[in-house]
Amino acid sequence: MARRSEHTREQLHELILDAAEQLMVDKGLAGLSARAIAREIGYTPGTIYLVFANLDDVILHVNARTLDRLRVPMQQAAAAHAEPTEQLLHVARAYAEFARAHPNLWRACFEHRLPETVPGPDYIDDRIGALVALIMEPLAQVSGAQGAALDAAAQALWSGVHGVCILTLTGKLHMVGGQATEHLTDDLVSNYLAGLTARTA
Amino acid sequence: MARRSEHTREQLHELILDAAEQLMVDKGLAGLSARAIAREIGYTPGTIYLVFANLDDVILHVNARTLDRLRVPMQQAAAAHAEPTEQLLHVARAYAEFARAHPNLWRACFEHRLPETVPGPDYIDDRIGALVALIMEPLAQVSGAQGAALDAAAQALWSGVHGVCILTLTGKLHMVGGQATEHLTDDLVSNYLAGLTARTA
DNA sequence: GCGGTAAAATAAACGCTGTTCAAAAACGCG
DNA sequence: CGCGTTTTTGAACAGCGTTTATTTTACCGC
Repeated sequence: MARRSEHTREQLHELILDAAEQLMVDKGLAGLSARAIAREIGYTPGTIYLVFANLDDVILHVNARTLDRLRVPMQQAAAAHAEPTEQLLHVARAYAEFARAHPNLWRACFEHRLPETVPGPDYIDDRIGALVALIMEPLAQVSGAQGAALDAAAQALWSGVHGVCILTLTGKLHMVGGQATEHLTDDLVSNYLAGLTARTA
Repeated sequence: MARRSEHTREQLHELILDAAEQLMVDKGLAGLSARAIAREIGYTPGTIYLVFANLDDVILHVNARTLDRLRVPMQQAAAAHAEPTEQLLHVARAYAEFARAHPNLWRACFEHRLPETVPGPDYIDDRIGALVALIMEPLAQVSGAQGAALDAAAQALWSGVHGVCILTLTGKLHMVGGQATEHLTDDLVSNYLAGLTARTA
């Protein structure tokens, strides 16, 4: 026991995150445990606590990586179109596609809860802020809004798309004739934007 | 020990659900445990398993009661207005107000996950279906849609409002100038409906 | 009233969890 | 080689969901 420096701290950091991510992909947040991670990387549970404060810390870092990866297709979607309405439609689709392609990782970003007392770390807030920022400019162009009205529109639209993804992916839309996620995001975004322009005009 | 029939099965059933609900209200889903419930009702953990299959079963029954209570203000909101657009706006507000008034109970209805293999019981599906049904008729009147198009609109709108509630209540809308839940639901519903009518006209 | 039986409740156990920390092992250096 | 430092472990603690043999209780026929 006690293999000194078989891996550096940073290598260990990455090993743990990789193993945690794989466990989350395979079995979801519930399938994650310190002992399972340790088993996977060939260390004992105690080692994890030399690199991370606790399991929540591990999960938050996995979530940060997930959010970084989610930003890529969303940015591409925004860059691939000139028309702001098209940008918003495709950003929403990119979000929905990522959520469907990586359901367990995506859900972990939003379902994981820290103890009430502990506030979430800034590096998560910043990353989500960067995602929401992607829709601000096209939304300003479409709606002509700014300031608090633009904030409200961005939050409403963002939340709406998020809600569609949540309920379709977790199967909690207990309805006959369940619709595809992308169909519903298209419906929501296009109608919301149409209403926005109709009412501001 | 073994106090026979100090409570009937049904009384025990209710005792357990009441205690579980109170624990969820106070400490959220995470604060619920068989031992905590048993402590609260003056029995031992094993007793719970004479009345319910497992803890998930208890949680699902608490959720059923929550959904029953949620339906009341939503029905009232629908009945209190004649104009379908007004109905939809107020039903959404009623939903948001309930979520804000009973955050832990409301969240339990949507955040609780059974093991992948186990399907949710029908009595939950039915209750959520009853809620979504409340918006079908006014939405049909507003949009003139029917069939799959109406289903899609109902699911998109419902999910959107749900998403607004989720993100505002859990504080995961990491934005400057965070808007009030009711403000955002109003914004989302009114613009979506405006778009719907503008595009079908 | 009493004995037997069926029902109700418990206590203890199993394997799991996150987390901590004294002790042990491995390395670098003089 | 031995010493000190760093790394890692292993065991422990308290809690978890769940199961089951065992004990206690209540009832019923006599």
